[in-house]
Amino acid sequence: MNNDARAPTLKDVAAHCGVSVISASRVMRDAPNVSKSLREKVERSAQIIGYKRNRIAGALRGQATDLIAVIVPSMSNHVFPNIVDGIDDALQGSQLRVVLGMSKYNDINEEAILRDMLTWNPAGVILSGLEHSEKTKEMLSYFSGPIVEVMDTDGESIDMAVGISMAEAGILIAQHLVAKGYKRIAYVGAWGERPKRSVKRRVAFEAELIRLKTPLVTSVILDGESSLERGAKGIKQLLERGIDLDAVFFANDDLALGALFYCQANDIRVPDEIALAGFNGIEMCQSISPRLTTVSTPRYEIGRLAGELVRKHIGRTEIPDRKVFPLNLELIEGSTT
Amino acid sequence: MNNDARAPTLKDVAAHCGVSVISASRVMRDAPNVSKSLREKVERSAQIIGYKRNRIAGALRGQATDLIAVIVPSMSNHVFPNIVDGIDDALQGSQLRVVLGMSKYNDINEEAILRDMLTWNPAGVILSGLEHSEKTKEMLSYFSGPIVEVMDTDGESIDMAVGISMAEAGILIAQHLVAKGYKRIAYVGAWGERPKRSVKRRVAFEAELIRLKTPLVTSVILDGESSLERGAKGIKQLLERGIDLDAVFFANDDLALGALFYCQANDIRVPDEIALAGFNGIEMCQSISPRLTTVSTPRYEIGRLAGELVRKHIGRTEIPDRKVFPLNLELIEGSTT
DNA sequence: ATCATAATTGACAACGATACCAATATAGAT
DNA sequence: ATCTATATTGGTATCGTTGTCAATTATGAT
Repeated sequence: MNNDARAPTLKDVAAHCGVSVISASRVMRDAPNVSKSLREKVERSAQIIGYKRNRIAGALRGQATDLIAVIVPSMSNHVFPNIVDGIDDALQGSQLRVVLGMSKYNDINEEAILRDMLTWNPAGVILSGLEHSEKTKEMLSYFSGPIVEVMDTDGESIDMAVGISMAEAGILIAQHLVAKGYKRIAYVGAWGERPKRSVKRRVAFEAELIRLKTPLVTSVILDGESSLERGAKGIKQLLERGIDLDAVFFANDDLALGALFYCQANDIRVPDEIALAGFNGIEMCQSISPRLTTVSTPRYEIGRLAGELVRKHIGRTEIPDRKVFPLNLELIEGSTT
Repeated sequence: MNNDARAPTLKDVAAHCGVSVISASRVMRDAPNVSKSLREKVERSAQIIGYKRNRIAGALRGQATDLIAVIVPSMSNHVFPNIVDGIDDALQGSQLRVVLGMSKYNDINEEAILRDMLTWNPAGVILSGLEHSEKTKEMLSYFSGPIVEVMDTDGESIDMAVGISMAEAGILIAQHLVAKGYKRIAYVGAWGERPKRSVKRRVAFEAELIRLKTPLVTSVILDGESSLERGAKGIKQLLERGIDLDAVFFANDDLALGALFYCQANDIRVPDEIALAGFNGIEMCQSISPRLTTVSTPRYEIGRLAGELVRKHIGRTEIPDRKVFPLNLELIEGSTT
């Protein structure tokens, strides 16, 4: 609030204790080759005159910042907050900081945010998904720090990728439903199938169903972002078509839960009349009854590993050779299938 | 990845089109008093040689950055992701960017993160809650940009505060429960009552119950972060005490929903045997059946307003006189009371 | 055509920290 | 005591941009 005069600089600290500016600098950033007495002197002076580091200046000279640009589609869902939590935890104890941007599931927004963030000379970049605009890819090809794409490992990564195989997820659910004896299977997606990775999941799901001689009967792709309400709408639309169905796979748990609640409210027995399966494994799935069958995705771990990879690359310690890190999926069998 | 030679600077742009560096600078940052021809020349050159602004350098000279330091407790809950979404939306179209830190509900972490973030000379600061360490307050007293504390408006704010009255929330629920005829009321909290604002809510709740001649019968404060599971544990503990109860107020919806599911699984009729009420109004409350009675908090709007305030202060346009902005709470009457 | 005013452009010096290299002090070996 | 190797300190230039003020050019009024 009050900001009388200007903030003290290294020069002031140095003058205060009669050493050179560069020595003060070394103390402040824990550089090697500093005697104990010098360190104490400088630290005391800094303390007294209330010196605060100015990273901007340091970054200009040193060329690199301690900022990690993280671009996710949105925070208002169950996936990305967990990823961001994981990233931040992995960065704990380092000087690295997350600079966050939200693309609203739009490649052009992503591009604009990235362009802006690159002007800060970040030390690393974390994006979501493997699909980006051409411009985005071009900008990143000139970027010299580590780049991690999170969530999806089915495809070409720019640098590193940490996530899960969307195809595997689709296959897992397909196999589960068929093994359980369901024969008339439908699919419900949302948001015009954004992001792209949900398409990969659906396509693999459909292909596996065909392989298992139980082809998909029908599907609904809703408009707008996934929500419980939209899941209810999805199952309603599906049932109103009058097609004989015995199981539905939803693009995510929010949709599936919404459908489950719809069924409960309308006395449609799950799974006797219709079986429901979701995707993500959010906490809610396990707590409600009946428990929802779903594929759980290690969201926090994805973020955590992404953060660790960035950190290791920046520290240049034990840089792994691998570029793609698919983490394990787990089918959680509830009572809705 | 490849970063051959160094990135082109303003000097390179200027040299390329034969103007002075400062003129190129003016074009790049849309400064006034630039002729159309100059603008075109410079923009074309910048385009050709692939010039990218270096905000670090600009920030060093200009003293202020376009970074907004945002410190929240955690992303893995239903409150803060919405707030961050709101902040980011409010900042859309400006150059301002969110730099995120997570305190894990710990004042000392908050202090350390803030100390680190201030070295980046942010243009504004957004914190959660009104309770901070002394050091934190001291650091902020020297900070010259806007400071917004989000979530809670019951108390002294450092600069501005946007949120809700925790006391009002407690009172609303107390009045509702009493009006509904409940007489033997209990409370369940978690996380050792972190953050502090949950205490304010509980205290106001208890005080109002006393005023209404229906004092709180008992309460349980659980360890660890709120979750569905812990809510189930809470109601279980409460019921096992064998005390006669007819309603329970939970510190948040996660706990309340967990309790609801526990009751459903154990054939405890809600609200006949016991009524349940939560706090926050997460989407799930309205979709399950029975719908959960709760107080809905305008989380996105809080973030949005906080972002707008910061933006206005930085732009020095229409700075509002008000310092505290309590937003409206809404009691959502479900079927669990 | 002349002058006053406004619009446009440029020169220079910062902003604060750190990389690089040189100078000095200290310790250890003989 | 002398010399070498090492640890510690200091001086200077520089990172890329922009604020300030001065110089130049265009515009309009008389």
